[in-house]
Amino acid sequence: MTTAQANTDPKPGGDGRTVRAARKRAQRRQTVLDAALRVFSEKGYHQTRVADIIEEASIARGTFYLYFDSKHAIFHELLDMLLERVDENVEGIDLGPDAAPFRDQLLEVVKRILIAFREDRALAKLVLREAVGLDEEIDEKLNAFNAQLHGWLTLSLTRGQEIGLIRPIDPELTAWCILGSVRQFLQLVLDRPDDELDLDHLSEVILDYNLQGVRL
Amino acid sequence: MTTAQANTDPKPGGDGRTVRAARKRAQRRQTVLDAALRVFSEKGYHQTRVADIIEEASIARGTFYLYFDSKHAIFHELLDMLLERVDENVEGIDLGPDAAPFRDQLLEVVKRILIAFREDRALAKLVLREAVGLDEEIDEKLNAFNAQLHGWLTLSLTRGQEIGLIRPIDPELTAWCILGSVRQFLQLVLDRPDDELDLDHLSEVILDYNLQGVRL
Amino acid sequence: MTTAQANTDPKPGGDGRTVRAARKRAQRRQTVLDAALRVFSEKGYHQTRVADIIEEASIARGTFYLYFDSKHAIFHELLDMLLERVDENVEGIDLGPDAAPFRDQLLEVVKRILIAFREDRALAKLVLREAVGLDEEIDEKLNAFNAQLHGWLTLSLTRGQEIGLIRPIDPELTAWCILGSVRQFLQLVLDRPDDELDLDHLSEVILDYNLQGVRL
Amino acid sequence: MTTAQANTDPKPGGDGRTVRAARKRAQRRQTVLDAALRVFSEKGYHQTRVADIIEEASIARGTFYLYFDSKHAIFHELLDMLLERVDENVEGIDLGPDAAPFRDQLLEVVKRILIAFREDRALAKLVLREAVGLDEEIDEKLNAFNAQLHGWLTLSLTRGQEIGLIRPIDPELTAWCILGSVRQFLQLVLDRPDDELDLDHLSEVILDYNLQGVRL
DNA sequence: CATGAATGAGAGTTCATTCAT
DNA sequence: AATGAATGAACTCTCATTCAT
Repeated sequence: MTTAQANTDPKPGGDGRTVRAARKRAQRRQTVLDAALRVFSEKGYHQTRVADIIEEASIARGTFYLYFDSKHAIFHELLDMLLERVDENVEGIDLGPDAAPFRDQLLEVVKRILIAFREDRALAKLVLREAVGLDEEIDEKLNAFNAQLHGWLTLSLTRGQEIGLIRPIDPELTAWCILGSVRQFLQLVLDRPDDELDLDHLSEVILDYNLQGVRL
Repeated sequence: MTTAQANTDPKPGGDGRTVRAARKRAQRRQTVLDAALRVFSEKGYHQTRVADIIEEASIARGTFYLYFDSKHAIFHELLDMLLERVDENVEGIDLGPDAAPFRDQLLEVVKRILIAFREDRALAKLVLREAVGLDEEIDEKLNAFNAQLHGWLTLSLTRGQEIGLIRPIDPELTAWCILGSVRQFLQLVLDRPDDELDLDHLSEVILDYNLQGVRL
Repeated sequence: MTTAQANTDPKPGGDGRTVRAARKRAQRRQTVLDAALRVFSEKGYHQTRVADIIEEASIARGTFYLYFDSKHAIFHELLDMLLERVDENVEGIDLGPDAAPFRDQLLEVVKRILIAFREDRALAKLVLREAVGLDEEIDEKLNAFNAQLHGWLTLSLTRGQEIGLIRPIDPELTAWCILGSVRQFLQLVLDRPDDELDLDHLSEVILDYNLQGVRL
Repeated sequence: MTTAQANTDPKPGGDGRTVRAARKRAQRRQTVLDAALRVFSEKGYHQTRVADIIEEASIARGTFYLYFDSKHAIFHELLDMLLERVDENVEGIDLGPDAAPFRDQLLEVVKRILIAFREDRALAKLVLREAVGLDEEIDEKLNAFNAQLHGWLTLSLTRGQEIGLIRPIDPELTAWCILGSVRQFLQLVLDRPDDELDLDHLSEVILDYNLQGVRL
């Protein structure tokens, strides 16, 4: 296999021409990525032909393979994009002992997850619907991603228990419950026509529900 | 195309021969369905070739199309099987005012959902992983199925509020939360090697968590 | 890769139908082989498209892959056919001490090589022109094949020296010379329009030349 | 298509600048030819991509087409180079009645053929392996080339007969035999790792064998 | 009813060549 | 003159489905 390097970085030693070329190249790459995201999220991975992507991106067949090794590869890249984005959002939360009040922290985690997905419905659809069951590598990525979110929630709950705000419930299982709620909400959102939803409010609802339970 | 009727019913005018033939026919059908379920749940829909199914079922290529219209059709039928089964389980719950105590009712709903899936991991995998994003018809079926479960949970919560056991929380959103928790747990279960899990206990945990919340 | 078994043997347990089917299958296989041989020898390996073969054989695209794993594979099989045929012809020669007179033996070796190629010009063209430089596996096959012929010639020459009919010349090098002559003649024959050539006579000429040298 | 002139000659009206440019141009051409020869002889014509050549020559894609019309064209040019070189070597032999002794003349022809090939194994590999069966034009060139060598050998043999040194053998057929021997030896040499072979000695062997025959 | 050989549309990918910069 | 991104025709191979036996 000739490795069509998915290289975005401009080569070093850049005179003006090289830099400009590299920028144009990166732009083109992004154009294709965007186009691919659109068709993938609309038709699904298997229903999408490379022909669909290149048509959407208005490029020639060969050009596609200039920027990506395969249909498989561009999908992986799109997937990585979202997962990374969510990671970045969640990473920033300070869970130290002197940080913000516990409830606010937990709220922050949930909210950021929702925000990361709302920013791009198409990418979210990719993660929640199209990437499921595609291949083992993807499954592992998704599992790792879920595990990451689960980890943050678990940590938050544990901290909450340490400072006496959370009752002696299994933090792990509970974290999965919360995550499940969030994912279910995301699916709902995806199926709704508009993003008229106030995710801030939704986060509140989820958290309130999770913290209070439903019992009177 | 509907030439190959997926007909299980014995033809009318049943002398013994016809009846026996019909029974054999039904058995054969079931054999193929079982085989298809095995390979679908193991390899996923797209990775499964008709060749895999007929090999697993030990039938000839043509025979497959004698019983099912297409690869697509047999998958739909399998999907219907599970959804129906869950429906049956959930349908039976008495939510009338004089029925069992509220908490037990809700517990019953959750437990039956879990049980329905546990009975056949393969079918569950189909619903939760392979059926996602296959085509619009399937998506609608899954949505309808989820809506059904959601409906029962909502109803239970509403009843609970009527008899003063549930605080004034939005029953619909809360029902989605519970359903999300359940689905997340199912996914966990699927990824674990054994069904050593005690679903009775799990149901308790989920419900307890949902009812109590996590707050001390 | 799904191994499309290049199976010619009828499956065991043959009732009449199975046997007949197997025979038909073998016939079809042969039809495709013949067609492939024609186009390969006419247009060369690389200029031949699978489309050419299936057109020549009057079969569908898929049918080709029912009988052969790839374009590569069918070429290998054709190549093996000729090499085996030559092997068979040459193998039968008795080089024992009490065998036929030496000159007749050597003549026999040369003649049989020529005959094996004459029997099918197309196959010969394959070996001498198209198979060269295709891939390493093929190159090894051809080298082994040449080595085989060379071995027989060397053995004959050695025997000739033992019984005092051959002067003390290096048998190995000389065998290569003879083989080179033969191959050159074969190439000539291939380039000529007709097989009007009397290979018996040609063998005589080659051998006479090789034995006598050109010096007066 | 002949747009990209494979022009080596400096343009007329040569001031210093033009001459210098032309020289540089010729050098560049040669660089590419050398690179192409290396990869062609190593990987074979079909396994060689234009990408391989330009990488080996360290030039840009477009530059290649500035100097050569096509991959096809550069191969033809390389082929011509060797054939011309052999021609030059062989042309110089004086076959006149007052020339060197006959045996020496014949030896000279053979030796020069070998030398021409030894000078560049890569070129030899091209002629003997890669050029075979590529296209009709090439085949004709190779045939013409062989015919040329054959002609010289035939002429030498005829002269030899005229001066009573060669027995009344068919000069044409015999010339093919000799040529075949030589080609076989060349092939052997190519397959050996080193050019440790003493071609002078080899020429002697071939000729001695051809002149003497093998008979005691 | 059962079979499995035959079908052919359609997929992803390659690579020699062009052309705007 | 030199570049290298862009092109798109052409390739091999797959696999759901059909149909003669």
